[in-house]
Amino acid sequence: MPSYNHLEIEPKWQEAWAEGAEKAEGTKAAGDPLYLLTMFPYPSGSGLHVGHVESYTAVDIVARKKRMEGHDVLFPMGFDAFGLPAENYAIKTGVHPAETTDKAMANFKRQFRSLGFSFDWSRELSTADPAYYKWTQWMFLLFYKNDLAYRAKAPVNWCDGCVTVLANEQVVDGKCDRCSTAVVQKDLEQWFFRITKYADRLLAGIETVDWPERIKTMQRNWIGRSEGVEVEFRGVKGEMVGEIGAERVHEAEFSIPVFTTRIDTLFGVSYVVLAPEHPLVDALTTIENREAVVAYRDQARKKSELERTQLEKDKAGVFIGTYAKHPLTGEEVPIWISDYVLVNYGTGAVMGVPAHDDRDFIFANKYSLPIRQVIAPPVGVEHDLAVAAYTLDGLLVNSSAFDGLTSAEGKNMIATAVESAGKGKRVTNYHLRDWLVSRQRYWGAPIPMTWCETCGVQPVEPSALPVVLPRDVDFLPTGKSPLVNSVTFHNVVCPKCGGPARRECDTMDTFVDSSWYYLRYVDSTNKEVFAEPEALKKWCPVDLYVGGAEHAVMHLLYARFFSYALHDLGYVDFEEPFLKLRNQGLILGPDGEKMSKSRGNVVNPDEVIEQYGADALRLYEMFMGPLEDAKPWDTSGIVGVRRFLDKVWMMRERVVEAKNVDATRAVHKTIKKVSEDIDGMKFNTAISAMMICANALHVAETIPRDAYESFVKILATFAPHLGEEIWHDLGNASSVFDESWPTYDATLLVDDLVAIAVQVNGKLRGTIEMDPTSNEKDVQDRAMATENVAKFVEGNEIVKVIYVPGRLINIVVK
RNA sequence: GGGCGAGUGGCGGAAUGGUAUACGCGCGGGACUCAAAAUCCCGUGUCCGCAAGGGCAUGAGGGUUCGAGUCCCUCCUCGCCCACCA
Repeated sequence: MPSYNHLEIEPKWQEAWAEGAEKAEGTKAAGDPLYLLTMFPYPSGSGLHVGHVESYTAVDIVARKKRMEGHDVLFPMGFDAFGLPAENYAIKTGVHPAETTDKAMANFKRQFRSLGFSFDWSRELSTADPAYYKWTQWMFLLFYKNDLAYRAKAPVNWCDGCVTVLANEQVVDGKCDRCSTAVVQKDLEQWFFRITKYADRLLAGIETVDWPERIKTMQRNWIGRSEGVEVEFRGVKGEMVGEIGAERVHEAEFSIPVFTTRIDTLFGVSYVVLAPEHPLVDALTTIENREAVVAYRDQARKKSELERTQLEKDKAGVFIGTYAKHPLTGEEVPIWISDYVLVNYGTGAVMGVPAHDDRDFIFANKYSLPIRQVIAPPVGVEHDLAVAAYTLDGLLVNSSAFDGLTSAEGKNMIATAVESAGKGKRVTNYHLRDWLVSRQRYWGAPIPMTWCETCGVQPVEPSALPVVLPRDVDFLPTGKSPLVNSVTFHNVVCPKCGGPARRECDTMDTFVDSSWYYLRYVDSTNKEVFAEPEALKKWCPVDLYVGGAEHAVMHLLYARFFSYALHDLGYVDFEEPFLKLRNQGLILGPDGEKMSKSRGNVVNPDEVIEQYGADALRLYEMFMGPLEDAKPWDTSGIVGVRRFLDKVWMMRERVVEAKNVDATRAVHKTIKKVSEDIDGMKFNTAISAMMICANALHVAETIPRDAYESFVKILATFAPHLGEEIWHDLGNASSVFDESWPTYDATLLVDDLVAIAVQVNGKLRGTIEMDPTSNEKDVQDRAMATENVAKFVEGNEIVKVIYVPGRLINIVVK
């Protein structure tokens, strides 16, 4: 059998490596530290996915190469261990999440080991470990003290399926990201992180990092900065009934601020719309219209976010019976409410300009409100306002003194006019909202706050951390945190007055845990601080971060917020946490569909390792295609890489101490190509290059020992077990990974003869073998001497000749 | 509706503006074998041709260039993301 026994050699080397386990700081004193990181997994009960294998293998290859090049490499692994699946499993079966999670983590570690990943296990962490979440809670307190964490009552997203509130980022298409239940809005008092304070810097920072453009765009859109003017519609008149605070209001002057990015269309306003939830609605609605307004508002409130957005095109509303004054003309404009205006963006009110906004156009037509043109399309552009709104820039018309200006000029001058009239100001708005971090669930880090009857909410003293998650709870979700009914948890005194107090029962969003884990790895066992400043300085920020694109606006944005905040508070000396980011593409099932249990197209890495070996699996996943592309799994493809590995294995029997220039040359070319491809993370073409080399060595009479050893060194980063096995079989006593990365001799990269393509008028008519340093005339003479070339040139005039040295000659004839 | 990608053999895919289809899978033929598996060798875009060779091919159509899968314009299809943000 010309085949190596992976069942024997893989476990053998895994055991040997475990003894001299991989450490970030060790044999290589050279320094130049590199921090390579993959997104840590949630320890799911179903174990490692082939998608994990892809990203971890990719970074493992880079880590091994960089170590061999003399770098100190930090390549850690841990577990994002808090989360809903384990808790939901507990609800169903009664098995405690801690138990489920411990079991899953043990299984993951077994699988990691069976794949030969060179993680530094001395730094392992789990976010569910009190020694870890002590510092998550510490960060919460730090943010609280610095006004970056606060409690507020606000309309929040509520999921009835998960029985908890959700962050904005966890609502997808109006549905819960996790269970797809339609999300409803509730007014609740919750804990928030003030991420909006960093909106501008998070936006600017994106420009400084080496991330996929796609992810950068998504973050820019999510932050959603837009510049405009907040302008006031004052002098709201009419008969007022309503209450503001406890006071009954009869006649008063109110002002409605609206936000617009199109202040150039100010003279086209024909009405103002408030969101149904707008606080002024109660105070402004007249008696005659009250019934209709209240009915409309109740109906809007009952709709889920999903229903409200699905009825996108249908714009309905109610006139509240009152008028406001236009800020510049003083003209009276009617005030409406409609749920096409969002209460939590801008001021919760907009000015209606039907001629130049699609939504206002629909609304105005429905209720026969005036459509007044104030922007004329540029010359040569036809537009019919009877059919649709004109929403592009143009020239101002019907705008009093501003007529004739371009939209850009108009924006500027009207903004200035509004400002000098004291009726408004230029403002910047963001789509980004503060991050809602409290959850009414069990399996997370408790929020380190207490409630005292006399002192109100008080932070736990940092010295009293961690606030340990109690075990005596009932998991069944009730809409309140399961911690509420714990007997042991609430036995606490107020940190301020010493009187009786209760603990905060909500836990933190698990994205809080994962927002800073990369900082903990640099000093993961420290009991005094989350990490020593020297350790942070040595390793951070992360040089290379690899993970899935699904975290674009969640984990990756939150983690950036954390590092900016910690930077400002003096704990880290950098702002951007991840200098270079790459996303691995999805590995699809053999049917080309996303792998899922329900579809039954899930590939289990354990089975592939059993049948083909870990090295073959690693190599195959790297060979499938570009790291960032989605690629379908094809089991028959693995046999190709396994054949390649067997071929390399069998070659060791033909190794000799003699020289063989052709073989050496093939290896040196491969060293160059593979070195460049690993640095560029083009693993598929690196493997292709190694296959080409193996095919060359395969037909070579003999294989010089030094060339073969170099080849084994580079292959070992991809196939560590086989690499180590061959290395020892060749008589070497130490590990192949203690070797230096091979270098190539540039003089060996050039062949004595190269094939030069001969074209006539750009069409290939033959190839000739020439010395690559030949001059143009020699090449042309040889080309012309070729029968087939002569045939096409003959009888024509040679207009010009293009010669690309060593590659191609093109004879242009007429 | 907006934004960003991508369309290359039977399949996964390769190609600093310079020999399109590398590498691998699959398939066909051969060697070895009593036979099979494994392995090895040869072939494999398409059409015409015995061959030499030639025509046509990188979603479609134009353009720039000595030369275009690659650059530019128009269009088609697919994927992903965002989506009443005023």
